[in-house]
Amino acid sequence: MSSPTPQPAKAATLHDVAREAGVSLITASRALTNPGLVSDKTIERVQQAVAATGYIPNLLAGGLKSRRSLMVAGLVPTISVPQFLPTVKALTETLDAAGYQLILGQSGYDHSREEKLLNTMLSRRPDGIVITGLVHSQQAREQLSRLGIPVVETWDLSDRPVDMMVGFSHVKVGSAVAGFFLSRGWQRVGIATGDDHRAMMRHDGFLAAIGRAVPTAIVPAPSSVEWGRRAMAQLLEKDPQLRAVYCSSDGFAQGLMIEAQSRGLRIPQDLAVCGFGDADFSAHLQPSLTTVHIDGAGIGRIAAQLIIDRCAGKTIDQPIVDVGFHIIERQSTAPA
Amino acid sequence: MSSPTPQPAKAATLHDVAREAGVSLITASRALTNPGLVSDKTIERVQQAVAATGYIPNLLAGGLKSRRSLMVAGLVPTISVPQFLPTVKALTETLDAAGYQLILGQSGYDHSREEKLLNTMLSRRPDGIVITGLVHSQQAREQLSRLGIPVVETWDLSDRPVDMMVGFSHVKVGSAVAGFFLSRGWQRVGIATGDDHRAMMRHDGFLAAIGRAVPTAIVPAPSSVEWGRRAMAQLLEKDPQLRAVYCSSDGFAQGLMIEAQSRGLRIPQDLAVCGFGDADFSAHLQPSLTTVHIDGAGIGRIAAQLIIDRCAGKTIDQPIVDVGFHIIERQSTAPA
DNA sequence: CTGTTAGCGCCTTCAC
DNA sequence: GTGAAGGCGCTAACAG
Repeated sequence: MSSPTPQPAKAATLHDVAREAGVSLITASRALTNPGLVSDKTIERVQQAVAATGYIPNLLAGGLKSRRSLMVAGLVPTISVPQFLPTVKALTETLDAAGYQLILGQSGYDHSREEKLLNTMLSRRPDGIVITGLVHSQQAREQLSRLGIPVVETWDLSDRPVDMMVGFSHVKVGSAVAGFFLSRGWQRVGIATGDDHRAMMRHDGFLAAIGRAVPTAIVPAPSSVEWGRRAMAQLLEKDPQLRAVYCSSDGFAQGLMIEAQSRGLRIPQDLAVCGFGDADFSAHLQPSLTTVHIDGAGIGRIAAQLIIDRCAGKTIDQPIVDVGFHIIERQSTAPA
Repeated sequence: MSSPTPQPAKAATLHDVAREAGVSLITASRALTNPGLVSDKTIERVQQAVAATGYIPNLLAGGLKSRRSLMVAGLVPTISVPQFLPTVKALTETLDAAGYQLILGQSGYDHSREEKLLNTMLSRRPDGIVITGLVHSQQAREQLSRLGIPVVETWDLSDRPVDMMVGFSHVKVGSAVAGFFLSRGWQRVGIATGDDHRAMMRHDGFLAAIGRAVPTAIVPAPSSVEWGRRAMAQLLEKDPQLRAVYCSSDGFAQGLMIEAQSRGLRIPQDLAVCGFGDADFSAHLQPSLTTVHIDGAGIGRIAAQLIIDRCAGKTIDQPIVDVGFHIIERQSTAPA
């Protein structure tokens, strides 16, 4: 009591709580984590002891024994692309509600970092892993399945999941947009895309549906408004008569529209534009932007639930979930 | 070898590595975390054993004894407001480079959740905490200082830090924008703002510098393009002759511009607009948006470094860092 | 419903 | 340079 040390008091442990409450260690433990096994009177005494001691559980210690860290690793290419934000948000919230915490990792758009980051994450012993995109490294794939930890690959689909998947087909998105352009009668079409794997899959689907090469501008991911302006300039150089262009993100599309408009082109009368992602601003641009809507929050919610269910020992009847997509037609692609 | 169990092989522990390498447990430990204490030959043997066993360190276990979790808790109001993204990104990257991992928490814009979230985070025994904004709850403040864990409050300044601070004065931002408007000779000014604490501080600074009440639109945080359109409508109802308006974010300002333009107002000739945050698109809007630039990435970097240094036992000579701000003048506030 | 025992995997402390 | 004990804080597995 008379200790003059200003240093932080050693944090209370469950031991202190148990002593304060006059019960054994394990009873205190159960009162907090499994109250069904303990009498109401005891629970109350323990809770009072918790308040009195200022006890904060140490999940690290508990996790060591129980082999449940209550953490889930989330890997995104980069946090600064708004596209994945609703997913990260829903992931965090759904996990939080179930007592799990998200630890965030940025893999960059470079696959070589993927393996290293994964190892860093694994050393935290997460109860699950949610990855934006597919796991590409074969070594990482094997390691993950060997470890047997729940993995959800998101924002894409393939027939070779590491474990579980929540996403949609980027190839189909590309061909759907191409089909939409063709249905409008637009033949002189172009594409502006970031160079990341998923955007390139959409690019491939677009080309396949068009059936021939088209003017293309490829920029380093993540694409941006600024890159959009440059991409538009490039495309108009390749074909000044371009009638419609598909862009790999809405911010990117906004940049193309700005550049086109600043060159006196009218959208959609002279040039139609379609984006991807349905950003919050897209409906409010002038003209409003036609885009492909993805339920990003849904992806996060479902991915989290898959992890939670798997950790709870439930069997997953549908380990691969296709959330689909749909084209939202707005003014930027209105018929002439 | 002939075990038919398809279940995950029990992950290798340091014990397995040591046996494989023919050294004791502790030598294996040192070879990995403190190679200076071990002979080169031993290090190599251990590293081979690591590769052979597929060993992944268990930081949970190590942290239990060493009392260093190598995790830092990061609290943001919500991940989905782009404003804090550069901070989160820089934070993640700087911490990662020093071997720390960020665990992300969303406190919402509701202070009551702050305490609960903080407790959840503390149960992971983070080595540091970075908070967006100030810690408001008195109980939380006391708890944090009692625990003695490094805390950085960011994106704001006050004279009563829990521990360390990296930010700038929102009141000064507000008065600077007001001063800028007045220097242009604009008297009929208005303000559109989200209702979060920091935006309201800017609001207060703005009003104080103007010296009287002005038409105001307050929307629930986080503000958005859509809220911007509504806010503009409200403001024009209050004063159809409004000459200049200050908005609490750039996306929000974009919404105001869109609404104003759709009503036939010319920006900046009829109405000038200033935003806050210098989003990536702001320079590219038509007209380009005048805004207040904050070095968000710098805040993240400095906050991470403060935590890292403190954990390394270094004394911090400057625990309160003012990163300042500056107004970026663009077309949306060009003089008549 | 409650308690005892025995670790989880690693690192600190002390010895050699 | 290396090793042997002991314990970080908690919880599974068994008793009673």
